Amino acid sequence: MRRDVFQAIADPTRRAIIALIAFQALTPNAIAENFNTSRQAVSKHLRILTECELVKQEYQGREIYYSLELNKMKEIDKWLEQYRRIWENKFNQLDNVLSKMKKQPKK
Amino acid sequence: MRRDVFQAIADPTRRAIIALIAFQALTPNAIAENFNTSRQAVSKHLRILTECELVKQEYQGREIYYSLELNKMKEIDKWLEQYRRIWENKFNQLDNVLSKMKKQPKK
DNA sequence: TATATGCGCAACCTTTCGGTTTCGCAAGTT
DNA sequence: AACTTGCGAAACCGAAAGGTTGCGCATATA
Repeated sequence: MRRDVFQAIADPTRRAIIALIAFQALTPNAIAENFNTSRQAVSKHLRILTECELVKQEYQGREIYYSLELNKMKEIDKWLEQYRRIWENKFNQLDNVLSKMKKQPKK
Repeated sequence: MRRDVFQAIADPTRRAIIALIAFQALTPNAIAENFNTSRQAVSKHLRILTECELVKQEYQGREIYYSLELNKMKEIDKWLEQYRRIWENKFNQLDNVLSKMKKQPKK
C-alpha cells in the first residue's frame, strides 16, 4: 500500500491531526478527544500518516505519542516551489519542470 | 459536491495535469495525449480541478483551453506557511494556529 | 491475581474515486 | 446537407476510502 504525502493531507481530519501534533506529541486518545471521532478512526488516520512518514511514534509504556515529521512536510513545499517560482515570476528552469512531468506513466 | 484543493492535488494524474498546463493552456485532447489515459478520464479530472477553481477554462470555437489558476495554488502555500514557520524556527503566532484547529467539526 | 486502560488490527459496511463506454450536442469541414 | 471532431455528461463498475464494532494483547492498577 504505497502511501503518498499528498493523499495523506487530502483528508481534513488528517490535516487537523497534523495541526494538533505540530507543537506537541499526543496519544491517539488525546487526539481523538479533540474531534467528534472515535479513537479507532484517529488510529487509522495515524496509521496512514505514519506510513507516509508524515508522523513519527514514540513509545512510552503502553502509550504511544505521535508527533509531526517536519522534514516530510518540506516535501510538499518542494513540490510547491516550482509553482511559487511562476507566481513570483522567476522561472529559470521552467522547461525542466515541464519535461519531468511529461509522459508520466499511468497513475 | 464540495471540492477541496487538497483533495484535488491528491491524485497523481491531476498533479501531472497541473504541471502540464502551468505554462500553456491546453485542450483536454492535448492533455490526454501526454498520458496513457482516455480523453474522458482527463475530462473528469479537469472537472474536479475546475470545481475547486484550480483551473480555468477559455472557450475558443468548439475547443476549450484549460490553464492553471495560480492564485488557488497560493492557498496551499498559505496552509504550508504555518509549518514553514516551524521548521524555520520563527513561530510567532503558534497558539493561533493551534486554537484554530481545535474542536474541529466532524469531517 | 483480577481488573481497567491504551492501543493496533481485522472484519464489515457505505460512500466516494477513478476509470471505461456510450451518448448527445455544438462547431467546424466536405 | 452529411460527416467529422471536440467536448461534457451520464451510466456503470471495481477498487479504495473512511467510518464503526469487536477483538486480542500488553501495560498499568487494585
